[in-house]
Amino acid sequence: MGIIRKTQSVAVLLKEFENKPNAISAIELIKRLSSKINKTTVYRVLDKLEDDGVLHSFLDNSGIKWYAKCNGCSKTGHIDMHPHFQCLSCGKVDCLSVEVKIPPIPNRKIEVSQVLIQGRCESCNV
Amino acid sequence: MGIIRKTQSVAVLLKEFENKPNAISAIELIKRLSSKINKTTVYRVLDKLEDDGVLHSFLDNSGIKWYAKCNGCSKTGHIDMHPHFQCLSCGKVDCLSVEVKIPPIPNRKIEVSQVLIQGRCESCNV
DNA sequence: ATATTAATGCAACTGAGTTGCAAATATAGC
DNA sequence: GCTATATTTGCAACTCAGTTGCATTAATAT
Repeated sequence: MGIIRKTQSVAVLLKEFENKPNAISAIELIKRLSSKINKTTVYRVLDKLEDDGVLHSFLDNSGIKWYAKCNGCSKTGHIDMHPHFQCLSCGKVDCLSVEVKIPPIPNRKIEVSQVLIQGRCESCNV
Repeated sequence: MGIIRKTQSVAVLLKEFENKPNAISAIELIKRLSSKINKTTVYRVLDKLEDDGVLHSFLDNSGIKWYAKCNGCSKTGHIDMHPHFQCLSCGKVDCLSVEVKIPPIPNRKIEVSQVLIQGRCESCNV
């Protein structure tokens, strides 16, 4: 079940993703918005925005959840299969626009796949 | 710091991975061995076996940790970049021997990358 | 056989994420 | 605009995988 009502919380959360290409962790959003929105609500709204195809989410190497704006995701399913890049130096996470080809696996039906790449980002790789 | 002494716990844990190609979750190991080894010890031994390049680990989509025997991993780093496959029907997780090509990313230095593929395994895909 | 040092068990903790429920607030119907 | 109804929210308490501190136990070196 996605977003039904246009509430304050939804507006505030959407604003965080406005004009920001990076992914943001749930934890970070909770910290940032702690004076405005309760953490339970942050999780719930993120969940709904994901259902609606506005955001997509993924876990990083330490098991924490990141959200980023969708590009071409639809309500019926997240169709984009872009990898995510996490900088091991500054911690920044973003969506890469390259495509990673998953080879067909004999006898298995692939439904979802996730690629997390870690290394040093443009700013830290100097 | 890896394994220094050949203890009972190490032997018991290694036995679990003997002749088993599948990955096993830390949780599952703790359950299976609860009468023999304390959970803290399970985590610590797994950690050390990973340091030694005997096992490698990865997180699944729900953030739980899986371990599998290494093939060609060395003490100086895990060199294999095989994807992991998790069956959404029976829950089984295993290492795939196919290679996933990560394209070079402009200006970024790739250090690690992880690919988790989810779907239906050979047994469940009928 | 003993001293030394690593490994273990236990209990208590951490921290991201979840749940139940009562209070607040958005929307639909008038 | 006002009210009824259903969704959202906040709060506190909880879950659960994984971690930490510390005293005890068990490998290894001498």
